[in-house]
Amino acid sequence: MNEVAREANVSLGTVSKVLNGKVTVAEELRKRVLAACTKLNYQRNQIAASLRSRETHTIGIIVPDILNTLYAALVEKIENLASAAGYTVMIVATGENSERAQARIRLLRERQVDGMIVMSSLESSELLATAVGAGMPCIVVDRITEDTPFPSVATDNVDATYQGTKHLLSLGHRHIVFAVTSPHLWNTQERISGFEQAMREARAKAEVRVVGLSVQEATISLTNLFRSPDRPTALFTGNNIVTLGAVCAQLECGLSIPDDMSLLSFDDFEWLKLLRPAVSAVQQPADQMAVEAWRLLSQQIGKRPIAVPHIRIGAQLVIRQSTVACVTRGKKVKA
Amino acid sequence: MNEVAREANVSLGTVSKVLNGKVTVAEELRKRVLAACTKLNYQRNQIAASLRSRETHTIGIIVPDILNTLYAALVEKIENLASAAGYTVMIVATGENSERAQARIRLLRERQVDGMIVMSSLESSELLATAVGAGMPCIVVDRITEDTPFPSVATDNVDATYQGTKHLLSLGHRHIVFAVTSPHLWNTQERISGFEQAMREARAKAEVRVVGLSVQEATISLTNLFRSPDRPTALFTGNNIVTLGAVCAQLECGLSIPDDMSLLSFDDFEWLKLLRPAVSAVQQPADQMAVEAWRLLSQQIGKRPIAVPHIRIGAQLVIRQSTVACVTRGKKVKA
DNA sequence: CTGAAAGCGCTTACAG
DNA sequence: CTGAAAGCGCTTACAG
Repeated sequence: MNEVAREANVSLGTVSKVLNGKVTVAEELRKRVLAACTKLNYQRNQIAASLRSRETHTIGIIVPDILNTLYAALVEKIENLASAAGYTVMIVATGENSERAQARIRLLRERQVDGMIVMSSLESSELLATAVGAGMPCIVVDRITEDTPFPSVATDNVDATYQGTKHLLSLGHRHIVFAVTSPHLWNTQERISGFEQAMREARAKAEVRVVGLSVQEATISLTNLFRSPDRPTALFTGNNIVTLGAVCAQLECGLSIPDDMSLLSFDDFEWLKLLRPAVSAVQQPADQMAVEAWRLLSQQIGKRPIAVPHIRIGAQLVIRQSTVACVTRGKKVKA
Repeated sequence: MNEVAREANVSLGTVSKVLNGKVTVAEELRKRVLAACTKLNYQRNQIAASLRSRETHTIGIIVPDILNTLYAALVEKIENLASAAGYTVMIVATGENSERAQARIRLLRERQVDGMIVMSSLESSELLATAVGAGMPCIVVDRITEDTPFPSVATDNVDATYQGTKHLLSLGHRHIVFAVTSPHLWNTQERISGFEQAMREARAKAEVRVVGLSVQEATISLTNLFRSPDRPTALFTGNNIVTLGAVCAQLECGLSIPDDMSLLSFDDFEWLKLLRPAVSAVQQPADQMAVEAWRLLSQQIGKRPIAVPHIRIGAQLVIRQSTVACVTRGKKVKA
């Protein structure tokens, strides 16, 4: 920048003013500066700018796993929105590990990101609050907690599973298992409660099965379930990981869907409609969640007030081929 | 840091030395500094450190699309490797847009990343070289070019399609279509050439079909192909986008795989083995590619010499249910 | 081994 | 509108 100033015969400050375009600079000088920039092929050092101006135009996204289809979709969309607004995203993957998440969040803080979007869960809200630190704009997405200290965006989980369960009940199913990975997570608890509520209203017994954290574990657990005499007539998965496990397990057992059992997936993704039978799903509104998350974060960064800090978006039930009327003793039960 | 120095009754420089752990500092002072840090809950400002030390411990990854399963797998793995080494990754998505890619690369450069891994393609190698700029460590992955100015990592594309085609030929197929998205990309050209070579050796006519860039376009193009009287007995897709399109198109046409047509996918991913029939695939070595890419980038950042700058890794053919012996006029042809 | 001082490349009040 | 100067929070030769 010094060189540019010399080349254009203006002061350092003027170059800065031209490049930032905030203050008005005489057309004459502007042109000289711009010419000097192209002549010298000047590239601004954003690190120096950030140090002084105290904004990095960088945000951090903290996810458990990029390969999880929900998080991949959210990251993709947020990156688009952020980069359109001139922000660059730093992404960190934490696994389901609270300490890693804390360490990574601290790292992003040291890197002076302007804000964070957190989808990983820490053991407690206080832990999250201290890791993020005071004054750091931060939005929690999906992995909300009961007492989130930050604005949050999530699916209306209770309603989503309630509607999904209602769908299965309307098909005559009474023996439904809801299979989840992390029963301690607040969003899972919400999903369970929506399921239980619908089952209670139908006076049916709500059965929740914890199937482990990975696809492999879920496959094993569900294989056992499918082979047991106590197999339900319908399985409702708690997220896309469990859905994957369920499809694997079903193939392993030679179970026929939907003849032997109906399957409803929480989370929808491209391949679900290409399977045969195509799998019915409760579709989380990933795009809208991303939009809202970015909107809230922008507002926080801009120190604008946030009217509604906790946003819940409705899910959509997509009925395909895997959920059909319940069959008992070889006969279809009327819905 | 100033406050820490005052609290610990040492100089600013000493605090820096303790925190960086490079220079030896008397145990006595070390303890005082560390105590002061925890007492004040000190968080270092990496931006300031970066400005002075000229290293940000940040790398940039440039991908066309995070949702593409190959890039998602590569990003996930590279993020793991980089963060284990103390680096944070900035990720930018460019679509198939050369100008966007250039702009984003410039941005990363202004943000002073220590290195870049580029998976997006620019119109030419020179354009890439100027965007990245002199002295910037940079590794090209997957989207290699004939005259890459940077070290590169990619699948051995020629061999991969050669082996895949051989597999189809060995099943008696003579009428095989290889369907691709971007025939102008060098990696696609390699894949085409492996296909053509195998077909030439078998004295069969090599037919390449360009199906557009998106899954939607591919679906339409392949639906037309499947409905034409000229439908091949086997389809070999050029990447995971085309595979998706092929599965969609097949469902739309009510085409039965593998009875009516065999299907071989370039790129493998979880769902392929869950489809029925499970889809045979040429599996790109994503994990190894990530490892090699990170290794090369580390070497460049560390200014260590690179012995083999262009790395090619063999693909693996995974035979499942979608590729079977060719059927002509209702009879299976002996392989 | 420790400290005082310079400086990384910008932005930003402050005069003029 | 323009420029000179201070300063963002660190690291890094350089003395001592």
